[in-house]
Amino acid sequence: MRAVADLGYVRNVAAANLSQRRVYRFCFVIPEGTNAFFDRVCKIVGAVSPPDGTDRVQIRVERVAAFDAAALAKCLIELSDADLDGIAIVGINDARIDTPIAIMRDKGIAVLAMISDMPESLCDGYIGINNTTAGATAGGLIALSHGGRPGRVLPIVGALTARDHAERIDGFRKTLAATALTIAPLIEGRDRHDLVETHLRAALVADPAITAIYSAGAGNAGLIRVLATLPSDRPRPMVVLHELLPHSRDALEQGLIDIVIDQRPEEEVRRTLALLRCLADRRPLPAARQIVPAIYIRQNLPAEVDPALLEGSAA
Amino acid sequence: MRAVADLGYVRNVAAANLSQRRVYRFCFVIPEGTNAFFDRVCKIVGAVSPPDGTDRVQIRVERVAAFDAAALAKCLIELSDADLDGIAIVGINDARIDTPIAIMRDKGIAVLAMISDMPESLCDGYIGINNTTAGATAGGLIALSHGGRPGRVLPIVGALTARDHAERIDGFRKTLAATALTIAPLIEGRDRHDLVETHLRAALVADPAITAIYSAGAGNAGLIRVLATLPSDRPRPMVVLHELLPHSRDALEQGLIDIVIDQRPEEEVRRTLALLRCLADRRPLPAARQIVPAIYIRQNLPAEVDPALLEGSAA
DNA sequence: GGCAAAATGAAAGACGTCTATCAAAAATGA
DNA sequence: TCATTTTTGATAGACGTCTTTCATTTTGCC
Repeated sequence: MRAVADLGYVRNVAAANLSQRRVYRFCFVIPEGTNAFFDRVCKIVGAVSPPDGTDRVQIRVERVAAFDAAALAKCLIELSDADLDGIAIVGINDARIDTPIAIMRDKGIAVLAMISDMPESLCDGYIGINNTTAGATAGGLIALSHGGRPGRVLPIVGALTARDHAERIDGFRKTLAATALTIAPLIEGRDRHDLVETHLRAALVADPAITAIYSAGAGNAGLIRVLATLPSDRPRPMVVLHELLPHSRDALEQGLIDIVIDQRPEEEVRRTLALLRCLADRRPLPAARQIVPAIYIRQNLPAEVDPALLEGSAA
Repeated sequence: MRAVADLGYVRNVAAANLSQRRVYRFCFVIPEGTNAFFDRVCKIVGAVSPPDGTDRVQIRVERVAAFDAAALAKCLIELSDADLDGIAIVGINDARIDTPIAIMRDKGIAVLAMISDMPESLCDGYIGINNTTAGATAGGLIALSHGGRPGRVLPIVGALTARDHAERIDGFRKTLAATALTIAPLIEGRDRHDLVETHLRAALVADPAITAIYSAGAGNAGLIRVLATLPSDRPRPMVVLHELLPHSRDALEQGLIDIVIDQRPEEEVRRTLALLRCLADRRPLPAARQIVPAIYIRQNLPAEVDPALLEGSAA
């Protein structure tokens, strides 16, 4: 190794791969459930790799019931014999997956956390946004929309026990603390649109002074239903929510909401694949840059994702 | 070719490159002048490729006086004999560069327009943002910050003869037309901070009702100087400007301005290189997705760019 | 010291493509 | 028809690495 360093030798990965007809086998394990965001992630993963295998990358997608650590553990055990080079999983904090992950890594399979982080020692890296920053951004935009005037903001989350939701609310609160805005009692909607709808209706009646809503979690279809049925004789609250999905895009276009903060899953998938390849090649890893979430308003919505457009992005 | 199609044969670029020790030679031709944005672009280009040439990509950067079509033409003529595979130039509309570009393309050198577009037939593609959208985004954010109340917005550009500036103002006007906001007479600052400063001071005195400023061009150091010296006894106008640069970042952090719309030159350079490689390999080009500019506020500023972090991003 | 087992070393072949070389075949001209 | 040029075809070698094979050396043990 010292000679290698002295000579400045760098292994030619292309030649090495050519010599053994290397195929990279990766798997994305993605929660399945009511959350449309993960459907979007699946679509993206399905679209990154040309189906003809030109790029020698084979990607498999497994879906596992959301929040079900036992099912995830079982899936990981099965995958550990599937001759994979690496997997990406959406991190959850549950001791039941520790051993399966350790087994995989012992077998030389790289394990990355995506979207939601895991304890550092458990995996080879994390690709995702900083949720505290995302929440602070939401707070900043809400503050901006009030232009210094007072207001009252209603936060909605799935559950504060979910680390990402808690972090978003944390960043949000810290940002609002420096403003003239007050915060209404938080709603926990369990990421279910029906619960979000019910609780939100009640909250808006109970507290007519609300000037803005920040939804840090999922279940926004319920939120949008409420907004669509608000009386039109007075201005609706300003609304910020997360993830660009069919219903949030529609709501933006219709003017029912004002801002969508998107974690750019395309970028996350792209970087995850790049990292998985680095790990598979035992190449030095690029220093991790944080993914900055995108801010969307009506005017800068990107074109709808045409899966064909993603082809070749794994190259 | 029909046999190729029938058999579904796809050329293995890695093997082909290996066999002939292929080196990709690209050149970025970037304007030189007072504009700090292009210095940033240069830094990014300089940082994408590892200096040891591991990735077989050699990137050269040429700087040419801004707005000087004759100088650009001369540079292109020289480059056409430099054994390049492709170049990226910042598009300008001037017939004097048509022939040099045609010559380059005749020699098999791919020519891409970056940041600013050129007539379609002239080059092999364009990588950059949609400036009409960017202007509309600025307008949308300013409208949002007024929350339905009336206001008066002052637009500043370098010159309306510059296509990108004109497009931004166009998108901006169209968006504001649907709001309660009025537009003050436009300032042309020629992208020079001294002129921007002088004109802006005068405009703010002449029109005390101004509630927001949209700077679509460069020379924002002058704008920021004015903001820093405004009387603090009443709220300053809301400010939106373009490009994340040292002084605009500082101004955001200090609360002198509210929003920066950034065209994400890292992404532009990355995609330009990817396209240049496709063209050099005569591979099918990925369908062009538009680059959506990023919206930055104080809370979601990305970490300062450490050049080392970009290493390997050309892979 | 002698023999088997283990470790080390060297060399050949393969991966998929391109270039260069040379022979064979076809086309050209007298 | 023959000599010459041009076209076509086939083959070898190279690119940088990994794996496999086989020969050689070293080690361990009685």
